[in-house]
Amino acid sequence: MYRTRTCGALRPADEGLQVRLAGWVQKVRRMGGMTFVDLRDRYGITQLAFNQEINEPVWEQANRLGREYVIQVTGTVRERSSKNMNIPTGEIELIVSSLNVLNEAITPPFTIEDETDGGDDIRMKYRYLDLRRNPVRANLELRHKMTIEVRSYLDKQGFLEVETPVLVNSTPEGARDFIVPSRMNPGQFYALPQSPQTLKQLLMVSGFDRYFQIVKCFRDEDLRADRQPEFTQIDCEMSFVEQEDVLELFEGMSKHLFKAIRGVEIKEPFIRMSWHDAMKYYGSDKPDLRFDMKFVELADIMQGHGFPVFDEARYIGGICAKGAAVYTRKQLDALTDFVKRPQIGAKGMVYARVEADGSVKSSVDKFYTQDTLQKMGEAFGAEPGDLILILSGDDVTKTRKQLCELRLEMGGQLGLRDKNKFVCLWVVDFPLFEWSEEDRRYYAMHHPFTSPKPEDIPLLDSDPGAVRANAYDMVINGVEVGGGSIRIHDSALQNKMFQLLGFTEEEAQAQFGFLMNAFKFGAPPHGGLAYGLDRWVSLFAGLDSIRDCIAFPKNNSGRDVMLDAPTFVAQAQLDELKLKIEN
RNA sequence: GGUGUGGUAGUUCAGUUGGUUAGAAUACCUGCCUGUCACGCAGGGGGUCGCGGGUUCGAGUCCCGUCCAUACCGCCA
Repeated sequence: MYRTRTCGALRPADEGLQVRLAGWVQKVRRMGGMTFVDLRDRYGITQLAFNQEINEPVWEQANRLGREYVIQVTGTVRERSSKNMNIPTGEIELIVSSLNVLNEAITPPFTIEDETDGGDDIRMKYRYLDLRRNPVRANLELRHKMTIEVRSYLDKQGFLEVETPVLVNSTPEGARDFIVPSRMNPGQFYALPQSPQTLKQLLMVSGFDRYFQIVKCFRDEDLRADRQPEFTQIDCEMSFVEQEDVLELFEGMSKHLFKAIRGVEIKEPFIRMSWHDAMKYYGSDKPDLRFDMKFVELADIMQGHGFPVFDEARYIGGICAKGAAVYTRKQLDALTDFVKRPQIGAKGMVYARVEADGSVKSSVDKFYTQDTLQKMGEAFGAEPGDLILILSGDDVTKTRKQLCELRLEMGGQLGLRDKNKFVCLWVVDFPLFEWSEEDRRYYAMHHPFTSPKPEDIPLLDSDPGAVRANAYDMVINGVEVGGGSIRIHDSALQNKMFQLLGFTEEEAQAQFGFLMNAFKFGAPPHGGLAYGLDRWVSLFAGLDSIRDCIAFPKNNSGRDVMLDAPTFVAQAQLDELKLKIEN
């Protein structure tokens, strides 16, 4: 037997016990005639004590150990004379009677400690060493606990986990596909699923009225801190449900996860907000509602007073930052620079302070009377000590987006984006279509299988842009953690959708014929949603990037720097696939 | 595809106006040390300053190109 206990298990009550431990050498402290070794495994650290006077040969062995050596020791548990109350096993140590080096180790390129000296790059290259560190290991443990909780919760609700294929076919809508050449069908390709969307709908047709799957999905798009080319969804679908049924069930599951994983009890129902209001008041379809700072539109008050920038703008809107009137000119200039960065692209920023006496002092005082500025302040409900920040522009959507960035920045600066506070909401009533100016056509905002609201169906022909969908996103702290919709289950309506999206009948049949044919064989009304597991875990763990909760993530360019993937393949492999690489 | 930031010791970083032999911390190695737990003390080794070109008497430093990393924009139904 390699070990009888783990390195996190022993306590003073075990005094006198003979045990065998195995693990990695965290640290060797040589004091002269005495040597201490911290032995680490994933359960903790146990101090090993070696004394020259008591057992010289073993003491000599211990002095030759290096960092990350894998060793096995046998010894007796003893209460320490000087205790370390910073670690759980700090009251005991092991008096080692025999030591066996199972494997030596070269010096790791960074320290295997909670606060490592290694940067991201080197840690990713040696990810297997990075994973030895407590914080990274804890993230994977949290992820494990999440999936266990999800499976048990959904199982209790009667959901069935069904696996769907990874080799499917490419679809034109949505993200770029990863494609896989087929050797047995030269010139033809599989695609990896962006989500098991159509397959789970077919499972509904098959009568599996409650399905889920914890499943990898693939999208060949550029990466971000919260976006990986392969990521994990908790994918769910239900039959004989309306939107309200889906929201209720998954709100329940979310609350359960908060309780089980974070110990947070969320009693009140999730906030519901229409997509329209989210855009109007927060400039985003995933607003962070941990703080207020709602947009106030100012065109009525501020236009027609001779300030050309505002008079010519299509949209004037602002936010009110409570207590931020103390901001210095330097800080305000920095904020102006922030919104003028090319990524945000505002032309400038107008600000106004509410002074202690209630008067409003702005950067555009020469264009406005105090009376008008007072009216503006009232529109925000501003009080003495508050700071008002205003952006304007020609493009309503773009200016709102800029104001959204400014709002988030201010929320951050004022410490209102607390990682231990969670505000959950459902964004509902998404538009069914999104107009693409570039392609001069409508695209499905969610996906082409999303059903329109029944009362909006008449608008499909007259005003497609106004049609609302039975679609919903779950948003927590400004992160889209899940989304879904009630699907179309009628082949005629589905046909109409494809038509509106610019598919010819032949194209629709070729791409999605399997689905529309299936619907002719008795498709139940159905709908569902998919959660982003990686985002949930990073939210619960308070991470800045989902990479930190993925064992072996890809870097910014989609490379696995540890495996050095992707790679070129042998010519023979290409030949077999009838593929030719051009320079 | 675009914008910003960065690339100097194993690692994390500093490096002034272009000027002698490129530094610090940590890690590593050697010696001393019997209660350490960020041990301590003394000593030591360790660099193609991402790569290529240019300006200059002289480039880690200035210029051009390029590669890599990273955050964001585009993109992500």
